[in-house]
Amino acid sequence: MAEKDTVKDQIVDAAKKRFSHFGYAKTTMAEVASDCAMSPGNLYRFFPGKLDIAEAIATEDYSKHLEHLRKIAVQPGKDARERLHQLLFEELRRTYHKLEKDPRAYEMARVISQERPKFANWMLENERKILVELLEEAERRGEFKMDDKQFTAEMVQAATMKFRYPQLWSKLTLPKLELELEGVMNLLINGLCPHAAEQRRTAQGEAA
Amino acid sequence: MAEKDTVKDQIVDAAKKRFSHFGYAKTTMAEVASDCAMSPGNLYRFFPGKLDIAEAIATEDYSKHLEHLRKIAVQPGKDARERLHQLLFEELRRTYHKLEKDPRAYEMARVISQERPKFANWMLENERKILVELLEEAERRGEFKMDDKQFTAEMVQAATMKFRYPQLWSKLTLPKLELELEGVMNLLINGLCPHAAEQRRTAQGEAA
DNA sequence: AGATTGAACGGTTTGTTGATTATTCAGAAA
DNA sequence: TTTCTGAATAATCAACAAACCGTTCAATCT
Repeated sequence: MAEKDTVKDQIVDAAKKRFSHFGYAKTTMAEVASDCAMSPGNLYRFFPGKLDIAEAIATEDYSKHLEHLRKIAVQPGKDARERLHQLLFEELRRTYHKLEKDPRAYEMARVISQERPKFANWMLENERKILVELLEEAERRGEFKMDDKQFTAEMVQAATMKFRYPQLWSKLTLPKLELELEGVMNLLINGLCPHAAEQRRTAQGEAA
Repeated sequence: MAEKDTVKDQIVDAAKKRFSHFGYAKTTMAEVASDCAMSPGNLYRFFPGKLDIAEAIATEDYSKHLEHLRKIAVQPGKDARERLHQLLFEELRRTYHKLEKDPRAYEMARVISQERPKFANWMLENERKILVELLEEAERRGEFKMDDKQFTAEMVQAATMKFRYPQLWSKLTLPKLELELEGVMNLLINGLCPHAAEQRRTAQGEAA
């Protein structure tokens, strides 16, 4: 049924327009159906429910973002620190801008994360995979050093949790948040223990 | 007016009983007043409002906790890593147990933090002061190394933010949370860069 | 048969009304 | 005067009804 995909796409398209214009809560299934010139009941042949349409939209959008992140993570000519830096900053900026410029999209993300914790978890996992790749390569090049890459990636995510949840920002501006992220990153990379800071530069030299 | 303090204490005592027994929302000013054998209106000679009574209770309780933390921070015979470890774990455990065993107290904390963001900020600041002291002493002993102690303390708090907000725990058990906190702490102290791990042990030796 | 409809069902939200309660304040009591 | 009261006020909450909307499915169409 190649047609089915087209219809699904049509539904997703219509819903995308409605959701971004009026918000998730304010658009009804009847409206989406009418935009597709079909009855409300017929939507359920293509999606289990309203939330699943939203999830499809979010997945599509998020996949693009993920690809973007992956590109950053494997950027040649930059050392691991720089790539990790850009990776985390990109996530912060995306969240911040979604919140500021696109409250509708943010509402949708909030609803989905709330009703489908699995989805939020899936996003974290995907980003973690990228992190793991970055960390593995960094260790191969001698830039970073760690025992368990998977666990370390989880810890990096735990330590940067604050920058993923706008509820924790309490009216902080983006520059202030960036300053904080910068500081946390430096701590994560260099640690508190005194040690030769030149090692970093050496590793960077090898990488180039 | 030495009497005023006594009356304030009496009010706080009565409110404490009511709040912990029935919860903040479910106790009325009239009840508290009646427990103190006075009229509701008279309470307002001693407190600006209901929330301020709760704040007084929370402040009293929190001050004890702070003192406890301060003792941990200056514990002799332990190196900075160990004291920082205990400090952060103590906070995690306190939050966790309040949530589990004393939902009333947790409700109150939630309401206060919500309505009085200043108060939540004040708590963070106080804990940060302790952190700064710990960091300063650790640097003096050569255990840690950093530029700006104040800023570093803020970053340590930012990186451990996840462990302060039960909303972010998503049904994680205490052992799992402790494992994560352990991991984040190791990252913060040792960093990702490869460096001589023995330096830590050396510093510990000097401290003993 | 398979695809589609749209009325019907049940859960949720919304709007309204009537308490309940925090807070105030004019005056009583000390 | 200073301290306190308790009725008055205004804001919030609870309960109930009506409307709405996501979802289902028996009936209709192709």
